[in-house]
Amino acid sequence: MEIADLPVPPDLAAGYARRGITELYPPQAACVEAGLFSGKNLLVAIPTASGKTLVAEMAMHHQVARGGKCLYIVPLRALASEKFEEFSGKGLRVGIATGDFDRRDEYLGRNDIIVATSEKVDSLLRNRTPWLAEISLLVVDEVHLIDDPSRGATVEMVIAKLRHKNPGMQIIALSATIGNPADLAGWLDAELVESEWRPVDLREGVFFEDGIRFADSVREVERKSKYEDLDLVLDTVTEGGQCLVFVSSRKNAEAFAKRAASGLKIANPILAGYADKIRSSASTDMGKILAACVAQGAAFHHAGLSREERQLVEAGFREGQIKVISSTPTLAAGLNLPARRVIVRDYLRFNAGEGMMPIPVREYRQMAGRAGRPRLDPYGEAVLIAKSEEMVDELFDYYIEAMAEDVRSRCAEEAVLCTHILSLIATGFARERGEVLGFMDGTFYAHQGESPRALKRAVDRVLEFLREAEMITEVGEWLEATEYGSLVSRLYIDPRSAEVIVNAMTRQKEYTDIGFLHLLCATPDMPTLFVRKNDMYALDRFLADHRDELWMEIPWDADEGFDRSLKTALLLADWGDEVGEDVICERYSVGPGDVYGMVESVAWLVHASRHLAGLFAPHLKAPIEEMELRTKHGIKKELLPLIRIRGIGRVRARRLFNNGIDSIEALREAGPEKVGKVLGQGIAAQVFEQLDGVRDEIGGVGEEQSTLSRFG
DNA sequence: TTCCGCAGTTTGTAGACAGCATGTC
DNA sequence: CTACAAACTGCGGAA
Repeated sequence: MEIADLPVPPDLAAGYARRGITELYPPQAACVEAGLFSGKNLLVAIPTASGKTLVAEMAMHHQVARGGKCLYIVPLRALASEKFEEFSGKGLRVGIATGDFDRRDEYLGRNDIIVATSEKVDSLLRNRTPWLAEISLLVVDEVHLIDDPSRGATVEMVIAKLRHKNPGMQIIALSATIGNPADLAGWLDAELVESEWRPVDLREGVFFEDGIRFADSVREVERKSKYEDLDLVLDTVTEGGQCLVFVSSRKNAEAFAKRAASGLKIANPILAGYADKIRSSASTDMGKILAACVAQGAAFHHAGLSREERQLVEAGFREGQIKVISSTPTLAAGLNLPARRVIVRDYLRFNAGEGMMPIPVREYRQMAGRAGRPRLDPYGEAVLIAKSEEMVDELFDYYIEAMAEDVRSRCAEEAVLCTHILSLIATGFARERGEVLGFMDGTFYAHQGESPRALKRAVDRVLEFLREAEMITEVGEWLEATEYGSLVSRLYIDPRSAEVIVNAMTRQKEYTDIGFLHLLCATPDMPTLFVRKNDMYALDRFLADHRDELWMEIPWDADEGFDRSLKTALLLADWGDEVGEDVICERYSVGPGDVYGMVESVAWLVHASRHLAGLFAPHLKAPIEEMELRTKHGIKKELLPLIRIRGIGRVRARRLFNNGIDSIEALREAGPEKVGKVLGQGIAAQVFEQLDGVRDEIGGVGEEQSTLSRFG
């Protein structure tokens, strides 16, 4: 099927033609035949890299040409920016909305295409964003994530809410191959387009002893070492390809990268350049190890890496310099980083409470699908590693020839239901129990015919909880969100977190940093650190001295949840005490990426707490507001006045302070020359430009508005 | 005495969304 | 309560 014959804008078609795309892949053609351009809903269940994005893009351009507006939902921020870049510059106005990264937020609604994470869309719905009613085409990427226990319900509810709001809206759902696509298509009233077709041939096999067994052939692999995984990598690299190795833990990823580095021993100036960049920005041991590996053409990738480290590793691999990345599942679902050979080394993964469990077939497919770069590799290979002859057949049965798992709704799980039911009531989607149940009737859960009684019971328990917490109340025959409930819904925190926070705040008489942080860390919205055996001593010692500063009682026979929140709180307290990132990483055995993630999470909860304090504990508002700034910047109290100025962060503020400049006043007194000596002339000039502006503002606006006057 | 290899024992275990209001080194 | 690999420990033998 020729693109030129399709009802897409000529500019778009011309753009494709310039990139050599003139004809549709078979599954894409199937989408057109299924009614892509005639407003039909579609469920497109085809492998990664077989052109799903193009299908969506054509539909969006077609839609906009007819006066429509499109919303493209993705599960990850990184994916959002990837799609934003991809859709931009092709004649339409494109906007992006994620938690950390709002470009053109204010004018978001003016765009033709808006790319957003599912949580962000949910939040926009809760805040009654008007332009959502104008969406005429909804694209849901990776819709199989509906099955995710913690985040799946959000995807499902967002789809249900938008359909409820915009009955005529076209839906295009993009999915990996799943076991029950017809089921999902049925719920969406969608035509099903299913295919196994791929632009690059994918061979899946199992390695044992000295060869990869494919379904109909064997590929010999030279054994150079005692490590199967290493030999598999060397085999591909000597052939001119790159490898991705998926392993089960960070430690494994690092260990393998070291092994691969000494096995590859590549050395060239470009790699040395990457290694230098990583080394110079890295203050942690992990960063140094990474740099040493990269210098020899290998790297590891997991969530402990800083943004910069991640970017450098990804860039080096894309460029073809880094030959192998060993990775935890970060790379499986995230960015588009294909390699000729994918080695799924660890197909067992630790699950809390269950021990080592085989990873799902869908996840194996996700990783295997990364094999083979379109137009660059002659083929892609996905290899599992067997430990025994019998395992070869087992792995073939369990993964390569297996059906993908069914997707199941996760809506009825009480923990997530809680937040979604509150939002239904707070935004007026449902005004009484019957309407809540009626709305839930339009979900995938109900469509799947899973026990309606279980759902009803769960809904009743949730309503009871929300009523008891006074987040909802009865007004006549209607249910309404209280001010508290509506705030919790808009803040987008788990109602259970809000309860934990509010209960402690109303009981507590004295504010302490560690007490407050510990409280937030004990909340279900906060990710917590793993407690190792040798942490116990330090935690006990801290408790011995500071038990009375905590807001939450710690029973002597506390389970590990308390330890985890305490350890996490201590990390965050260190962060607020300007303890260096390297020291924190070492002390808590985490990477810079973890610190960043935890600071981000707690900053969000501190922010929410400030609003909650405004309602329930006004006396805590001031200290919490102070804490909000301190966590955000990672500074001690004494630097608060200084970071008010644009261009001054934790490092420059500290430098000023140590030079005796501790306030706005002191800055003025010191004058541009002295400040210039401390910070450099350029920045000093910038600072004083602002100081003059600020003075005018204070005069005009008055005490209340000016935070500057309060701190300075 | 020191070093090495081996076998048995202990230890630790993936990821990442959301608010708000603008700018780190 | 599940399972695995890396890190650690202790032992014996060689240098």
